[in-house]
Amino acid sequence: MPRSFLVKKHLSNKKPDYAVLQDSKKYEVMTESPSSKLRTLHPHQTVFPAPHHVISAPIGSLDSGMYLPPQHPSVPMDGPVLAFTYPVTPIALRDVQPVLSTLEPFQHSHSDPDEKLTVSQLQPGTSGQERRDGCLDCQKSYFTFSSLSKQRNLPCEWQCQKYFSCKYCDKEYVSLGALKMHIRTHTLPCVCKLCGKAFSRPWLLQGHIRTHTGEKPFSCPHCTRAFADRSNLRAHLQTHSEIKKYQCRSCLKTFSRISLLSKHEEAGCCPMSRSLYCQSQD
DNA sequence: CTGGGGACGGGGCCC
DNA sequence: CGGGCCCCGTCCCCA
Repeated sequence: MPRSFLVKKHLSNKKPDYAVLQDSKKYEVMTESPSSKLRTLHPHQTVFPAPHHVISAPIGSLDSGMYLPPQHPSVPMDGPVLAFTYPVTPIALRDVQPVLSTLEPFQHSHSDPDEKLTVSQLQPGTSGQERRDGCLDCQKSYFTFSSLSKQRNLPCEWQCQKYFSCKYCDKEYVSLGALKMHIRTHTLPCVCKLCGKAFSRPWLLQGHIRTHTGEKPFSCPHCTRAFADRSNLRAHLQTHSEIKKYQCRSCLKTFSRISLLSKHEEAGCCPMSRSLYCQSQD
């Protein structure tokens, strides 16, 4: 599966208003009622806001903020889900643990596997009290999410793995570096001095600058053409290849690029079926 | 409608 | 952990 197919596009096919996004309050601790932010992602999956008094931490050198997971990929879609929705901090659950340990125990309830955790079932104990009777059924209390999740039989990854979400969109990453890289696509820190166009990464800016300078460092070995972009050279090389990678399942016509095949399909040759994808071995 | 070029996006990998 | 680069892709435009 091509990686880019996994990338969500902006529905409007337009870039978000980064100025507005940047100007928003990034890291404040939410204090509104948890129920006001409750939202449903799945018939059996509900995302809950962070306990409003629990977590706050400086972002440090991050480009922008992120928050704890709205959902975790290792959590079965039909299973119970415990998550946060607020742009709080880049803290994984195991990092939350010591923070929570200084706060209050969490309660849980015994319930059917399909039953969703609710705010009332996951609520902090009475402030300042050494409560050990957090569980509504077994009277156990849990000072950490880890302990609570073990009691709830949540997946190990959910208990242990770092997990970061972009505050600008729905994307989630298991590494902070990956998230910071992604956030650059929102903040666009690399600006062309010649035209002011902004890019997410320096090498994208370099490629753009070639459009100003006319530099074309990527030459075709089969003809005299040269390109400023390696990907464009690769696409060009397909024009020299006798083997077209993309074949229409209906008429067996072959194309050098999948975009051409897509156009062919959209034109009405075989609209009801995806065509063969003949991956070359070169 | 097709073929191809130009510009660019984004995740992963490597150092 | 960050930067550079690679790979795979899309979108737009034009002949």
